[in-house]
Formats: sequence, structure tokens, C-alpha cells
Amino acid sequence: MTKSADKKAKRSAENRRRAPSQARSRATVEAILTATAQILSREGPDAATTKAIAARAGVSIGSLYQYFGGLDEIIDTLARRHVDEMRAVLSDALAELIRLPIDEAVPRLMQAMITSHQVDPTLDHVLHRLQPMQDGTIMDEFRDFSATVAAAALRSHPDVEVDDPELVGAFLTEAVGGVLKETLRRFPERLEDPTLERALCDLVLGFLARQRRDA
Amino acid sequence: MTKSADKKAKRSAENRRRAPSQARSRATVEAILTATAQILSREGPDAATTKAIAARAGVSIGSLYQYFGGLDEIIDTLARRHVDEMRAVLSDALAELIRLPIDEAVPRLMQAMITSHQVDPTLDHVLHRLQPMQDGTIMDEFRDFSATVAAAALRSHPDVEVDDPELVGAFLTEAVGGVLKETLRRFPERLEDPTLERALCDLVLGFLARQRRDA
DNA sequence: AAAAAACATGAGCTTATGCTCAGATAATGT
DNA sequence: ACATTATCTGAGCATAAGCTCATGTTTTTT
Repeated sequence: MTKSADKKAKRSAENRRRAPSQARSRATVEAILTATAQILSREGPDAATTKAIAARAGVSIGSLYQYFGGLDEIIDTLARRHVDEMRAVLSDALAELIRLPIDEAVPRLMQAMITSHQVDPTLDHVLHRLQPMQDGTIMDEFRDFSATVAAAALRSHPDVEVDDPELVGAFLTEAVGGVLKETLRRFPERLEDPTLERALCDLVLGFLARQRRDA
Repeated sequence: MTKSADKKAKRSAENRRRAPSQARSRATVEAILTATAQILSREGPDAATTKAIAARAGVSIGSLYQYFGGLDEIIDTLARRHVDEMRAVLSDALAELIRLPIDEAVPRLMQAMITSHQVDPTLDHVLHRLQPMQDGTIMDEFRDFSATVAAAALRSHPDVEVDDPELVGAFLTEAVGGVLKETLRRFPERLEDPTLERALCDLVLGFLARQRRDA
């Protein structure tokens, strides 16, 4: 029931949506997105109603529906921006990574992972919860991207020996991601802590060392 | 608004709730909980409305509210049972763990972690999403328990050298838990795969080996 | 057998959320 | 100056979810 209703809303919505052309309306769109992010972070998903968003953004409900097909579309747009930002942060620290030996490449990668998770841990957490239950959601894209990066790093380093870089990349991404997601949300002060980076490096390098031994 | 309303509902609810004394009503309670678990797993959180639960359980809405203060209380009860079950599975494989050397203790622990995550990965995932945003929810209890177990294991093994067993235990729990949560939900067939257990062991033992080297 | 207690029912109330629409205001074009 | 297009407004509609309560049924007690 809810899902079919959502789909209907989205369809008729995307058609009705108007692309903002003047500066005023562009500001409105930004205000709506900012307001949504604030409410989600500070008050949680249940507080993010259309009325609350419009009120905090300082616009009317009507304006909200002039540029977004509905609440879901606002959240999707926010999620899109968020993952793009995280992905960009990770990409930045990636260029010369292939040329470094693994003992130096991993610390850089871990640092990049930490930085990308620092973008907005609270919002990240809420957005993950708001995604539909299926796989392949917008928020999944960052994990998939990280896994691809990790696999490429493993593949391009002859000093590591794993027989399935894709699988190992995904595995290590989950391990590192699991630590970062929870740690950053619950103890944000530890984000700056160099201990965290070293621990993550030990985790990855220790694992790779044992893989080498096995082969 | 929502939160204070929830609290109010819960209060007046717990008072109104009747403890089932006859076999018939105990069956009703079970039917409600089973129905809720099924709907949550198969159709997702949005489908778990009071009406849908009552319908699937084959009871009336009235009966539902005779034994539960509301939807939240049903879900809390379900969460409580779920974590208790996971915790029990983990506890079982724990007795003689302290006496084994770390190279044998870790595989057993990993096996126990895998088994406990096999209880009901899908339900686990949904229940996590349904918890309030705060810390210290019912669903958090399993992670905290795992971290305590890990810390105890580290502390009682003289062949590992970590200066903060609590912290390292939490760290490793997040890493292992991160892998298991995602892997088991997306690729349940890999749960039986011995590769998973070996990979987790390598992760933990590799990390500990590097810690030892540092000290 | 009668009374009391436990259990079950479901129509319908309340509330709140997502969303529409007819009309007002501002910017832009001619 | 006028017309057109873009933007904004907010009262109110439709919907659905949580929940109540008066009534009926079954079980237990006396």
C-alpha cells in the first residue's frame, strides 16, 4: 500500500517538479535541503515532516512541493549529495596511491576513509536508516565505491597475495566501515585520535600478512 | 511531540496491559509476536501496522491492545527476545574458551559470532532500524555483550599484549560485527562458507600479532 | 447453575501526515 | 506600461495509522 502510493506520488511529482531558474527559487531549494539535513541530524527521522521542513526552511509547504515531488525526493536528493561528497573525499586521496608500497598505501587509505566518514556521521546514520530495505540504494554507493577502490588497490600491488581481490576488498571495507560508522557516531572525539588510524592499519596489514603466509 | 506522545502511550499502556493467564491468551500473545516478526522480515518496517499484525496473527486489534501497550511495546518485546537469543548462542560457546591458547580461542569465538548472527539476520537488520536514535537501546545490548566477552578474552590471555583490552575488544567487535551484519544479510549462502570464518580469524589474529610487535 | 473473571471483537474516534490547488506576489520580457 | 512567466502562499483535503470502548463470548470459580 505504502509503496505503491509512494510510486504514484513520485511519478506525478517528477512531472510537476519545476526546475528553479531564478536565484530566489534556487535559494529556496537550498533552504529546504539544509533544513532537512538539520532536522534529521538534530531531531531524528520522525521529526522530518514536510511541515517541519518547510517551517525551518522559512518557506511554505507549497514551495516545497514545487521543487520536490515529495518527502522521499528531498531525502533522496540529500542522500545523493551526501554520498557524492563522501566519495569525492575518498577519491581525492587516491591518485598516487597505486605507486606506493602497501605499507604506505594502507595508512593513506585509512586516513582517507576516516576523513570521508567525518563528513557528517550523524546525518549519514539517519540517511542509512531512511533508505528502503532493498539493496542498491543511494547510500550503498559509498560502500560499493570503497570496495572497488580497495579491490583495485589490492590488485595493483604485487606485494599482496590474495586470490580474490574483489572479495577481500569487500571484506576489508566492511570491517573498516563497521568500525568507523559506529566509532564516529558514538565517540566523535576519537576521530582525530591517531590511535584509530593505527588500529585500522594494523587490522588491514595484519590480515594481509596472514593471507600471504597462507599462500 | 512524537516522543512525548510515545511516552504517554507507553505509560497508560503498561498499566492497561493484562498478563495472560490462560493458555488461550498466551497463544494469542505468541501469535502476535510471530506475526510481527514475519511481517517485519518479509515486508519491512512500514508494513508492520497494528492492523496488519492483528490480521496475520488471526486476532482482533482489541486483543492486541489487551496484552501490549502499543506497537512499540510489541517491537521492544520482539527485540528483547531476539537479543536474548543471540546472546545465549554466544554464551554457549564460551565456557572453556579461557583455557585455550589464543590461536584456538579466536576460531571458536569467530564461529560463535557467526552462529549467533545466523539466528535471524533479516529480522536483526529491521529491528536495528526500528530502534530509537539514542544509544543504549535493546538492540545495542548484543554488541555490548560481545565487546565485553572480547575484552575478557583478551584480558585472560597472557599471550596477547594490548594495553587497553576494553577498547581493543570494542574495536574488534565492531570490525567483526560489521562484516557479519552485512555479509549475512546480503549473501546468506556464505554463512556456511568456512572461508568466512578463516577470514575473520585472520583479521583478528593478524591484528593481535601486529599489536604484539608494537609493544 | 449462576456469578465472576478472563478473553475476544471490530466499528469507529482521533490525530497527524503527505499533499493539492486556487489565488496572490514578484521578476522578467516586450 | 503591460503581459507573461516564475515563484510563493497556506487553508484544507484525503488518507491511514494508532488506539478505545462497549459489547459479546468463553473459561473459571463458587
